[in-house]
Amino acid sequence: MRVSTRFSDSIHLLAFLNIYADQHLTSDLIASSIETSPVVVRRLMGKLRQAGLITTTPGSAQPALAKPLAQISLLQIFYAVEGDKPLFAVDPKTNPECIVGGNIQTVLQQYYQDAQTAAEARLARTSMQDIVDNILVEQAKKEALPHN
Amino acid sequence: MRVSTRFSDSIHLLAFLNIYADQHLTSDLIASSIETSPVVVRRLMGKLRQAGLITTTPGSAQPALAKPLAQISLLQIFYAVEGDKPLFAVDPKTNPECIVGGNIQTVLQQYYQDAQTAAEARLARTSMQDIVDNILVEQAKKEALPHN
DNA sequence: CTTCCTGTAACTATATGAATTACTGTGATT
DNA sequence: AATCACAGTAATTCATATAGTTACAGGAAG
Repeated sequence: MRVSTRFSDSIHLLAFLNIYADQHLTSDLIASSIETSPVVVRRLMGKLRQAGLITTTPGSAQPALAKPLAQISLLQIFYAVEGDKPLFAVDPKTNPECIVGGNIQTVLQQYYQDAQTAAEARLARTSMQDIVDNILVEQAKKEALPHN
Repeated sequence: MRVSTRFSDSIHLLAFLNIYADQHLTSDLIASSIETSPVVVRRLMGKLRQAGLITTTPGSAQPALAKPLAQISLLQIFYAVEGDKPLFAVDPKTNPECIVGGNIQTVLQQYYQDAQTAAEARLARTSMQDIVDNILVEQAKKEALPHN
């Protein structure tokens, strides 16, 4: 498949709302930063709003973070936009007549869940505050270099 | 995209090679357990052979594990068949003129890598021996139940 | 030399995600 | 209240990753 950039783009979007909070935040402006279409941005905002991470006003360009940066973890964002898809997929259709085919799902389920939980624990430990801080640090590094 | 079951099916395949080592292991037989086509099985075996996990003989149905079960970790299998794809995708195309768009990739890269490494560490800790043991335990549980 | 099988390439079918088009309805401005 | 800017969302199209299928060359084993 085409690999999903929803998670990545959502983090981008939330950082943008914070850093450019003083601007007129239309879906068009946000889309120009992510380099996607305004409709995609509005769809992402829909998911993030449902998850309680942002607030929006129909008809008016004033999306805003619903909580402080430090209280929004990458895991919350991940669940908001990709929450239904496991990281590792178990083949759902195997031959139940076979010792392997009849039991593999049950067995893999546990180990896959363990691995996913390990990754999620990491995502839970990182907040949008960390992301924004790092973005600003990277930007400062660039500006410290001589310009040509 | 359609979600990949290569990893899952490869674990299935390796377990099958061990448990049914005494059978005539044609790609057709293996395919009937995974409920896929023989060509898909041969393609998976190709990857697993390249990764040094199994040995095969062209023209002859005798695939076999290249090492003991305990020395094959889930991580090795994952790399063999999905190794090129990161678990979390960074949107590669964002507006470099923007503070967020110009730095988000660099920042996400680190955090995504951390999360992926955490998951991989888990996969590295589990071997095909664990998988096969668990499959046999599950099977024994079923056989202990009264049959109708 | 015939049969069974692997290894692959080429093609088709299907699923997911993103982009596009189009529309409804809200809010702000005059 | 009329108009304009914009959010929200459905429906469609387009692109791409995977799996399934067909086809065939070549090895193994009787």
